[in-house]
Amino acid sequence: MPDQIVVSEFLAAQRPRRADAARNFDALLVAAREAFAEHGADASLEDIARRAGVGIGTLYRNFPTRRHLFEAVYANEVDDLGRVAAEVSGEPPWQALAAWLRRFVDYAMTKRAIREALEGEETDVFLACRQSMYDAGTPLLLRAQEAGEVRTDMSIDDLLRLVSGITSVAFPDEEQRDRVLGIALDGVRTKA
Amino acid sequence: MPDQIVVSEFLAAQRPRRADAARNFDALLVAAREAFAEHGADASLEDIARRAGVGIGTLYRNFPTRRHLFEAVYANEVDDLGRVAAEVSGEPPWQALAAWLRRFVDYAMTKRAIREALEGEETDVFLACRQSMYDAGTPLLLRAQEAGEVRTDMSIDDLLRLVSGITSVAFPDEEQRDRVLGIALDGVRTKA
DNA sequence: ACATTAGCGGAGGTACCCCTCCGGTTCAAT
DNA sequence: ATTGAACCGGAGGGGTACCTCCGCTAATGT
Repeated sequence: MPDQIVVSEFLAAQRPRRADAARNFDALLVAAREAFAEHGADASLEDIARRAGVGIGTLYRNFPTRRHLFEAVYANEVDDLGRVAAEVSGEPPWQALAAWLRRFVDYAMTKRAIREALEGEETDVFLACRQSMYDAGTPLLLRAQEAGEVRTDMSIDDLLRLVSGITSVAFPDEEQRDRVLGIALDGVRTKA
Repeated sequence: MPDQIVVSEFLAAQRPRRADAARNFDALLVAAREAFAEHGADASLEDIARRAGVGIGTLYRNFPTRRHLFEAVYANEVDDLGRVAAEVSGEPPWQALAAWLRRFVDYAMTKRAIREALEGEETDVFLACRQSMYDAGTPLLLRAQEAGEVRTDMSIDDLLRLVSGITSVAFPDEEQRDRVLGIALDGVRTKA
């Protein structure tokens, strides 16, 4: 929980103080999330500016580099994941973990972003975000393992990569995605 | 087994008859496989021609469209999968299925290609290839299910999407990928 | 050996994208 | 209301990719 706040604070510090500038900043983040979700990490920046109803110059002023923009969007998503982890932490061990993972799968943008972030270069922001994700998930995993509900021969890293795989595959319908996720999670649980 | 032959015959029919032309055709396929593996389905065609040591015109003569080229490479991979299915069919039900799936994961090129093929538009060639993949895997799955080793509430489609997810995620080392695949496959097996 | 013709390669037109730069506009503080 | 600073938009230069077209090269069959 402490780390996520750092991430969003980092983002908030970037946000311009003037009203119109702040509006544009937000619009850019929204447009970028959409575009990245659709076309992956190399969506057209000019297209993003267009979607945001903003000149290309404004985009570059706020985010000097494609990576700056991508990282900003990514940080936002990761932040949400941390919040969800806190929300579900009241539930029983296995339910909490499963609920968190299901939310993990739901993030539309994150689908591509997380995959590409897990592979790609190791910027410090990416590392921080990944760490933040791990920090959010680790307690949930540990608790489920201590309760004897999850096999102990796997790490949070294994778990997230497994789930992010399912996340990044296209499914005809979400019902099937959920079924397949359930099957994978059965592999994660200890045999009865 | 019958379908895969159709696929490769389809490909063989495209292959030019003159010696130099056939060489170029093959070089293009090899270069394309590499390029697609590296950069995904929208690798640069000019780069592919360069890698193959061939003019861009030659590429376009053999493959009028990016999709033609992509489909050709893809068909090749799928073809191999069918062959592997035949190879492993002698082993015990579960081992055969698991071995086939592990080979499925190994195809470097296929990693990106299969993912993008599963989502993307439904060309008839893609449909044929997918069908061919299903035809190769279905007997293995059915046999394992009849032997009581695999849960019966999942289809070959579920299975391939699950595995192709793991396929499309980056892992620091192949050992981890194999471990995670093993966990997923544990979810596929019936509980002892 | 030679004619025929399939096949070759790359120049070049078009389109898009990246990113910089700066004249004009709008905010906010007085 | 005024004014200075912050901010805006998009024109434009450089790059790359796509794809067509056609003069040249070399494989094939006799």
